[in-house]
Amino acid sequence: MTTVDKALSLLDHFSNEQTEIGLSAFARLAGYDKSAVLRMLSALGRAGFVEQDPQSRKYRLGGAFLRFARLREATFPLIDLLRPFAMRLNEATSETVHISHFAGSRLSTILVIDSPRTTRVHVNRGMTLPLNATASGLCWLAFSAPDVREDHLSATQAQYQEGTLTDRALIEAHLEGFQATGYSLAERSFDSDVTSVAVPIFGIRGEVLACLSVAAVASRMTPEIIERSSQLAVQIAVEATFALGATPPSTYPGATSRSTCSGATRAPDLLRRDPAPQLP
Amino acid sequence: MTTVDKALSLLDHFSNEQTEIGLSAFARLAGYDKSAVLRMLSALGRAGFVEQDPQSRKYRLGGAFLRFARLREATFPLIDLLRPFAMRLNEATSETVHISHFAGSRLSTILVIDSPRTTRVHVNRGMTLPLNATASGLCWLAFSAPDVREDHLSATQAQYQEGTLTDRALIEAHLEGFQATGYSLAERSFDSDVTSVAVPIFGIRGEVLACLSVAAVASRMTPEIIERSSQLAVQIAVEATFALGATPPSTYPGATSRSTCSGATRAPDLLRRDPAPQLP
DNA sequence: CAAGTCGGTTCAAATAGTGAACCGATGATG
DNA sequence: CATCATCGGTTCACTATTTGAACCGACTTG
Repeated sequence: MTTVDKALSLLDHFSNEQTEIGLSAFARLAGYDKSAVLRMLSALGRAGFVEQDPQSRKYRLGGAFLRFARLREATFPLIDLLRPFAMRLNEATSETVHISHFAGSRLSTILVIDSPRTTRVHVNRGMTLPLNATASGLCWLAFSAPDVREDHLSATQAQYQEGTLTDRALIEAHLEGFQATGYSLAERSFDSDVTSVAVPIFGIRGEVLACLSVAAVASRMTPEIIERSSQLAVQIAVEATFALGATPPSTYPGATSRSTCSGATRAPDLLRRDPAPQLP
Repeated sequence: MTTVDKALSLLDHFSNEQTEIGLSAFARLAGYDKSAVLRMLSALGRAGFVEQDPQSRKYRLGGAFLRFARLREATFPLIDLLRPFAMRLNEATSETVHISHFAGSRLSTILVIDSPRTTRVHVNRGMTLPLNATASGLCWLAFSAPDVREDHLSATQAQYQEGTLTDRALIEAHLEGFQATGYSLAERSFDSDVTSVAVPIFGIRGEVLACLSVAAVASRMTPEIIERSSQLAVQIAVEATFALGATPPSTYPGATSRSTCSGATRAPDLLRRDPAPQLP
């Protein structure tokens, strides 16, 4: 583990619950020496990745992220590209649809389209999703490479509801089922009133780039509706994967036809787009 | 300069013009050894700050920025907080108003409100602004601490138009004028058809946190209009500074009254806001 | 006012970073 | 089609950076 790894890992301790962290608390959280943490935070601060409240002397995330996020979306407009697919699924199901994205060891929602119904699931954009308790998390685990999966399965799993999967063997059994059907299912396992299904959108390296998920009030999600919406979701996710210039792995159940699709599978202008999309 | 500094400085080589960079090009740009750059990029990659195109093997900014930018705006909702001030200035002047923010050694626009007129200045959100050629950049230089200013004045200044300030002594002369009046002015110096004025919004440490700027078609900007709109801009910027819980330095010309303002100068809920704003 | 925190500093010891040389692959050039 | 240059990436002796226990002064608390 390089020094840079350690420094960047410090940033992972910020969350919606913990937006400001003092030096000593940081050293304790990260398990590094105080002087080392100070040096790393100083470097992060010089680059604008953290800043310090002059009163409390605590550290918080810095302003540089605004610029880089914008530049990233200009480079690789993932959200813009996936939005129409999420909207289609939202229109077809009339349920809340969200897309989550795995980066920097966290799965977090990057796009939410609310259900039009009066009772609906609300998902906060930017929320970090637990891998063992949400359909998206389980989807990510199920379709990621074994070694990547292993890293996260070996950690202890938090329990949110009675039905949350916490036992490793049990999780793995479910994952195998999801691999066979092409979608994951989480019934009342993160929120007691929510059932959701999720499907993987693959990136160019064959990794799970994002998860497309339908989250509904649990009482509405009958087996038939689960079946119907997940079938549609699989189909849309495969299309989204192609739209990204990638192809689903041959093992993916949804990857039926279109394997004959030759030529320009690569979205030609994906990596070169000028006007930055709707970032702040 | 620590290793972390070097690693983070690599990210500064990405821009709207250069969204993907190969290993060797990176080493040349940054002036570090190839093997060192590779190690740093690997660390950045592990944290999701860069990712590699599997075809070209070039590196681009990673997806982790989406998450952190969102978290940052949840922690410190700068854009949301400043928007109403920019809108007021936009309504009063009917010209394009933008706010730029300095972080990680770049000044970039974070908020743009277009002029309603048929001929108007268009500013891309996220654009990096040259310090010597734009009103915002000159404003930032004029009201930043001398040592910070020094770092940027000692670099060579690019020329964009005939009237772009490139001579150091000339720039410094202008900065002194701006310090006296409280606002900066750039006439046809970045774009040949644009004249703009900018005023500083100060942060809690007394630093220039952001610049508020009016950009207009040059032919419309008569001396009287420049005078009127800059006066208003100064007033609004001072209010915005107070809204951020900060106070303008006593040397700032706009800091006339309100020095009696005691008590809750600090925006009480600034640092604790839940729902993430309109980031993607 | 003593004991515990805090953020930050110091410096010898330990560890990590460095860079020239090298590798195989790829692509342009005569 | 052989040559040369460049690409991304690896290796390893040398060296510079990172580390962490001890320490500091400033607050806070019982």
